[in-house]
Amino acid sequence: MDGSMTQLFTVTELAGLLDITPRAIRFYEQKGLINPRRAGKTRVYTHRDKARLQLILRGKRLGFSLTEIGEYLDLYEVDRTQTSQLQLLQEKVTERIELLEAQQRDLQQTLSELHDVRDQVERAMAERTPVAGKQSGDGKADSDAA
DNA sequence: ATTCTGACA
DNA sequence: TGTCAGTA
Repeated sequence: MDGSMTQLFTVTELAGLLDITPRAIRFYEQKGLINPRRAGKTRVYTHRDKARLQLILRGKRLGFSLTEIGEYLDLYEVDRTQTSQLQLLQEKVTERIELLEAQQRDLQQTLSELHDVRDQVERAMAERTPVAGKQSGDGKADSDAA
Protein backbone atom coordinates (compact mmCIF):
# COMPACT_ATOMS: atom_id res chain seq x y z
CA MET A 1 0.00 0.00 0.00
CA ASP A 2 1.03 3.60 -0.46
CA GLY A 3 1.21 4.82 3.09
CA SER A 4 3.17 7.88 2.04
CA MET A 5 0.85 10.89 2.10
CA THR A 6 1.15 13.00 -1.00
CA GLN A 7 0.56 16.37 0.58
CA LEU A 8 3.38 18.73 -0.19
CA PHE A 9 4.41 22.02 1.33
CA THR A 10 6.23 25.18 0.35
CA VAL A 11 8.87 26.69 2.62
CA THR A 12 6.44 29.29 3.84
CA GLU A 13 3.74 26.75 4.66
CA LEU A 14 6.07 24.37 6.44
CA ALA A 15 7.67 27.25 8.30
CA GLY A 16 4.24 28.35 9.46
CA LEU A 17 3.30 24.86 10.59
CA LEU A 18 6.50 24.47 12.59
CA ASP A 19 6.51 28.04 13.82
CA ILE A 20 9.91 28.89 12.42
CA THR A 21 11.06 31.10 9.54
CA PRO A 22 11.68 29.99 5.97
CA ARG A 23 15.19 31.24 6.48
CA ALA A 24 15.76 28.71 9.23
CA ILE A 25 14.54 25.86 7.04
CA ARG A 26 16.84 26.85 4.20
CA PHE A 27 19.62 27.20 6.74
CA TYR A 28 19.16 23.64 7.98
CA GLU A 29 19.24 22.49 4.38
CA GLN A 30 22.49 24.30 3.78
CA LYS A 31 23.82 22.52 6.84
CA GLY A 32 22.90 19.22 5.23
CA LEU A 33 20.17 18.29 7.68
CA ILE A 34 17.47 18.09 5.02
CA ASN A 35 17.35 17.90 1.26
CA PRO A 36 13.88 18.66 -0.04
CA ARG A 37 13.17 17.89 -3.65
CA ARG A 38 12.52 20.69 -6.07
CA ALA A 39 10.07 21.83 -8.66
CA GLY A 40 12.54 23.63 -10.84
CA LYS A 41 14.32 25.85 -8.35
CA THR A 42 11.65 26.13 -5.69
CA ARG A 43 11.74 23.74 -2.76
CA VAL A 44 8.97 21.22 -2.26
CA TYR A 45 8.66 19.54 1.12
CA THR A 46 7.06 16.21 1.90
CA HIS A 47 5.90 14.76 5.21
CA ARG A 48 9.26 13.10 5.49
CA ASP A 49 10.90 16.51 5.41
CA LYS A 50 8.42 17.78 7.95
CA ALA A 51 9.19 14.87 10.23
CA ARG A 52 12.90 15.54 9.96
CA LEU A 53 12.37 19.21 10.73
CA GLN A 54 10.43 18.27 13.82
CA LEU A 55 13.27 16.03 14.95
CA ILE A 56 15.71 18.85 14.28
CA LEU A 57 13.66 21.25 16.36
CA ARG A 58 13.35 18.82 19.21
CA GLY A 59 17.07 18.19 19.12
CA LYS A 60 17.63 21.93 19.34
CA ARG A 61 15.27 22.25 22.28
CA LEU A 62 17.24 19.56 24.08
CA GLY A 63 20.41 21.50 23.45
CA PHE A 64 22.10 19.46 20.74
CA SER A 65 24.15 21.06 17.97
CA LEU A 66 22.96 20.93 14.38
CA THR A 67 26.00 18.77 13.66
CA GLU A 68 24.98 16.21 16.28
CA ILE A 69 21.41 16.26 15.05
CA GLY A 70 22.64 15.70 11.53
CA GLU A 71 24.74 12.71 12.56
CA TYR A 72 21.74 11.21 14.27
CA LEU A 73 19.46 11.81 11.29
CA ASP A 74 21.91 10.21 8.87
CA LEU A 75 21.66 6.93 10.73
CA TYR A 76 18.02 6.68 9.72
CA GLU A 77 18.99 6.41 6.06
CA VAL A 78 21.49 3.61 6.53
CA ASP A 79 20.69 1.23 9.36
CA ARG A 80 17.03 0.40 8.89
CA THR A 81 16.89 -1.42 12.21
CA GLN A 82 17.88 1.91 13.75
CA THR A 83 20.22 0.09 16.12
CA SER A 84 23.17 2.43 15.70
CA GLN A 85 20.74 5.34 15.79
CA LEU A 86 19.42 4.29 19.16
CA GLN A 87 22.92 3.70 20.42
CA LEU A 88 24.05 7.17 19.37
CA LEU A 89 20.95 8.72 20.89
CA GLN A 90 21.53 6.96 24.19
CA GLU A 91 25.12 8.11 24.13
CA LYS A 92 24.32 11.72 23.34
CA VAL A 93 21.45 11.96 25.78
CA THR A 94 23.56 10.57 28.61
CA GLU A 95 26.32 12.99 27.76
CA ARG A 96 23.86 15.87 27.68
CA ILE A 97 22.32 14.89 31.02
CA GLU A 98 25.74 14.70 32.65
CA LEU A 99 26.66 18.13 31.36
CA LEU A 100 23.42 19.72 32.54
CA GLU A 101 23.69 18.07 35.94
CA ALA A 102 27.24 19.34 36.28
CA GLN A 103 26.04 22.84 35.43
CA GLN A 104 23.20 22.43 37.88
CA ARG A 105 25.70 21.62 40.62
CA ASP A 106 27.81 24.66 39.74
CA LEU A 107 24.68 26.80 39.79
CA GLN A 108 23.76 25.49 43.24
CA GLN A 109 27.26 26.22 44.46
CA THR A 110 27.10 29.78 43.17
CA LEU A 111 23.65 30.29 44.64
CA SER A 112 24.80 29.04 48.04
CA GLU A 113 27.70 31.44 48.04
CA LEU A 114 25.50 34.33 47.04
CA HIS A 115 23.03 33.46 49.77
CA ASP A 116 25.89 33.44 52.28
CA VAL A 117 27.07 36.85 51.16
CA ARG A 118 23.56 38.24 51.32
CA ASP A 119 23.09 36.86 54.86
CA GLN A 120 26.36 38.37 56.03
CA VAL A 121 25.48 41.70 54.54
CA GLU A 122 22.08 41.66 56.24
CA ARG A 123 23.68 40.85 59.61
CA ALA A 124 26.20 43.65 59.23
CA MET A 125 23.32 45.92 58.33
CA ALA A 126 21.32 44.85 61.40
CA GLU A 127 24.16 45.46 63.85
CA ARG A 128 24.87 48.85 62.35
CA THR A 129 21.26 50.15 62.23
CA PRO A 130 19.17 48.10 64.70
CA VAL A 131 16.32 50.53 64.04
CA ALA A 132 15.84 50.59 60.33
CA GLY A 133 16.35 53.86 58.42
CA LYS A 134 15.50 56.45 61.11
CA GLN A 135 18.35 58.89 61.58
CA SER A 136 20.53 58.94 58.52
CA GLY A 137 23.42 60.57 60.42
CA ASP A 138 26.39 58.62 61.82
CA GLY A 139 25.46 56.61 64.88
CA LYS A 140 29.02 56.56 66.27
CA ALA A 141 29.18 60.34 66.77
CA ASP A 142 28.93 60.10 70.62
CA SER A 143 31.71 57.56 70.99
CA ASP A 144 33.99 59.90 69.08
CA ALA A 145 32.89 62.91 71.12
CA ALA A 146 34.67 61.61 74.24
C1' DA B 1 3.86 38.93 -4.94
C1' DT B 2 7.02 35.06 -3.87
C1' DT B 3 11.23 32.30 -3.95
C1' DC B 4 16.20 31.79 -4.35
C1' DT B 5 21.12 32.68 -3.64
C1' DG B 6 24.78 35.13 -1.69
C1' DA B 7 26.57 38.60 1.41
C1' DC B 8 26.90 40.87 5.69
C1' DA B 9 25.56 41.72 10.59
C1' DT C 1 19.50 33.43 12.00
C1' DG C 2 17.84 38.20 10.44
C1' DT C 3 17.89 41.15 6.62
C1' DC C 4 18.97 43.25 2.27
C1' DA C 5 19.89 42.98 -2.69
C1' DG C 6 19.11 41.45 -7.43
C1' DT C 7 16.63 37.77 -10.00
C1' DA C 8 13.47 34.64 -12.20
